[in-house]
Amino acid sequence: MAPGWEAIRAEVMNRIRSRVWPPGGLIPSEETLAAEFGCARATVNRALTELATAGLLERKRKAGTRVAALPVRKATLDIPVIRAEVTARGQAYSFVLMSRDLTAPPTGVAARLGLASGVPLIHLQTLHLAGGLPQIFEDRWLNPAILPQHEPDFTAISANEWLVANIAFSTGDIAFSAEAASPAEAAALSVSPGAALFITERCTWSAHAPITWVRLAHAPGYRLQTLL
Amino acid sequence: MAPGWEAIRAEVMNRIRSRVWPPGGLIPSEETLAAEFGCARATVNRALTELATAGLLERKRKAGTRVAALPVRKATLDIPVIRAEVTARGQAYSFVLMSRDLTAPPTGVAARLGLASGVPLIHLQTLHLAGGLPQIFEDRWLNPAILPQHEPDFTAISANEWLVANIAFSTGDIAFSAEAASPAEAAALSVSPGAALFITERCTWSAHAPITWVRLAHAPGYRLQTLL
DNA sequence: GAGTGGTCTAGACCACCAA
DNA sequence: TGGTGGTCTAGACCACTCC
Repeated sequence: MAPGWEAIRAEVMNRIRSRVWPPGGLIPSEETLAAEFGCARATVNRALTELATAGLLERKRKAGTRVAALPVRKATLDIPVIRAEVTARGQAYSFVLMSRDLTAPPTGVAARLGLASGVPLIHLQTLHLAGGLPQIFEDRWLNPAILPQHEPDFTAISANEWLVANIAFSTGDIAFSAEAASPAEAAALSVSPGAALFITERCTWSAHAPITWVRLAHAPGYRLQTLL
Repeated sequence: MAPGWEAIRAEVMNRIRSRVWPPGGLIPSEETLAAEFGCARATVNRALTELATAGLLERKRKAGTRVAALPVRKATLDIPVIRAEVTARGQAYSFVLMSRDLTAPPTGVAARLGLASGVPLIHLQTLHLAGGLPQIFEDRWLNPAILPQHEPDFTAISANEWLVANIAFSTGDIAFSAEAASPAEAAALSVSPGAALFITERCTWSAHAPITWVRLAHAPGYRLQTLL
């Protein structure tokens, strides 16, 4: 008699697909639906909340719930640690720290981190290898203020893994793009300059202090893949 | 006295970050936490369920709740309809259907869709423009079996929008990569051949029939961005 | 002001599964 | 088999926002 919230979600999806509730249209209130389905309002709420999170419904207090006119598909990407990504493919992982400096970053990087330009940051350039072949060229700027007094040995543990293990839980943003390989990137990755590279750019902050800005240039052939 | 579920989520995140609850470690049961926080178990459940969905916790009946050993960052991408993406930037959207054929797709495409090679599909090539400038070159293979008897006029409505409006609720996958512009893509997008292009490749199915395979080549400068 | 969604409660039953 | 998470209920209060 009383369907579960997943059954209600399925039924609502059916009514949207079959145009019983057309795009942009108002659907009955939670209370009405609860009466129709013979369940508690909280159960209807659980189903509708999930559909709203998925982008199929738009909900507003007092205004009610509408079917999204243009349903925005949402895809969830997993951003694994590089080592895990490589070993999951059955390849041996290694990395080489190519350079370490303490210097002021380009103004663009400083701006993205919310720092005044001129503040020196630790600049690390690292090459990640899979099965001995260059896989990712990493260009990272790291806020020295978040490091312990004795700086970790980034030739022994990659900055990424040290951060994951020691500075967990940051907010930030991530962007993906395609760019032509710069001479430095081309040399590091053993490709010709101008080759199309997949670029991942990440920027992370802890509570109030910026942590790191990092740009990963992936060797040709890289694909970022997920279920829709 | 009784914190909301978001406050509980924040507190749990703090305990994970501060290693009060170390990676891989078991955390107290919902009942215990509810008593500690002075709220109902359902409220704790709401918070923990969300953190599990986000990949920070792993929950199993009887076994309890553990802090994820390797916190896999998850990023949620919005995949908007192209028109919405362009108009959201305040630019005028238009598109041009450059070609339409009924022919057998390359074996790679047929395989991805789970079709025998040799089955003819509708092949559409479309150029999407923003403010009159080429933005995306779309190469699409469409299963004619899912179309109504009278094929929609894809010069009037883009295939993407027709599908969203008429074949809702499909599953599928999506992949992103960087590739050098082919001569055809270079000509359509007004870039030099070999330029680095951001590629989106999507494959969708309805209940049992394949729907479409589509490859979008984005003009240089495109960035796919999201919060982490 | 009134209707709607957002959240919380105290309790309950069930499904799962490690011990 | 007992402990744990997953879900549901009936009711309640609040926050928002449209009218």
